[in-house]
Amino acid sequence: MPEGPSIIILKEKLKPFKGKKVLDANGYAKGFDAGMLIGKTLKDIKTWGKHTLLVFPKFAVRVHMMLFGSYYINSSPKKNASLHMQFANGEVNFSISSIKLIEEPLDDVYDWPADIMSKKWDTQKAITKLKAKPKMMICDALLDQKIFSGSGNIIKNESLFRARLHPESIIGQIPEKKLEDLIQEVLNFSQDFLKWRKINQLTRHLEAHEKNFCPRDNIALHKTDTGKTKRHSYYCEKCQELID
DNA sequence: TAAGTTGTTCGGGG
DNA sequence: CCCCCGAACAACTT
Repeated sequence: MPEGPSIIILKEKLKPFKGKKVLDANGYAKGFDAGMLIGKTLKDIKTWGKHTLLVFPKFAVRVHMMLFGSYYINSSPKKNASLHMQFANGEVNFSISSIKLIEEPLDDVYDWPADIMSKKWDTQKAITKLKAKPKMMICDALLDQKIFSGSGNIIKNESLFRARLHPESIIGQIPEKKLEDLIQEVLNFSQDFLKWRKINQLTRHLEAHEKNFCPRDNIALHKTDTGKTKRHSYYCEKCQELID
């Protein structure tokens, strides 16, 4: 479930619980005592990339669904819930999620302009962060949450395909204009991801991720683990330029 | 049935 | 002290 656009959808689905009191709470997530939520009122729901932030009066709870996690609203996971919250008007469950208490002000903890789903996104800041890592492969940068918060493997592969850039390109060698183009593709694709995910049509619209053939050249796509992150990259050697 | 998956953190070794 | 790497974690689908 967990790339940025999916978290925006989750935020919408949590709206009915805004302003509601937690009647019961439990869960097996380690390092977090769900019982502390009982009797507290959920004031707001914020997001930062893949983080879902349940805002209570004096603290916030950070939910991160990692790689396999998911959520169940007014239904239950087949197995255990990392966090279960019961409200008068329904229940919220997270499975395989990291749950963490945040007691500091959120503005001190989060770099909002780094969130690819946020109106506060700042392209210039992203460019500056990229330039600070000239030897990094661009595929790794696209998974770096400090630079592209909310981006995951799907957004990485699709944005690189759209920008016609090879995943193993070295940041310091890529012209700034090309970096700007890539960032624009990240933003565009993330909005498309959100739109398609809402109507359950994401997979059919993907052009590179988990595909066998390049839709532009109709030749086989490479499927290789790339970069330090060693995640699957799908790319076309013909139309995605390697800049190194 | 076994493998694959939209991810991150931790600790050890060099 | 920094970087690199593997392990660990968990549920569900095909």
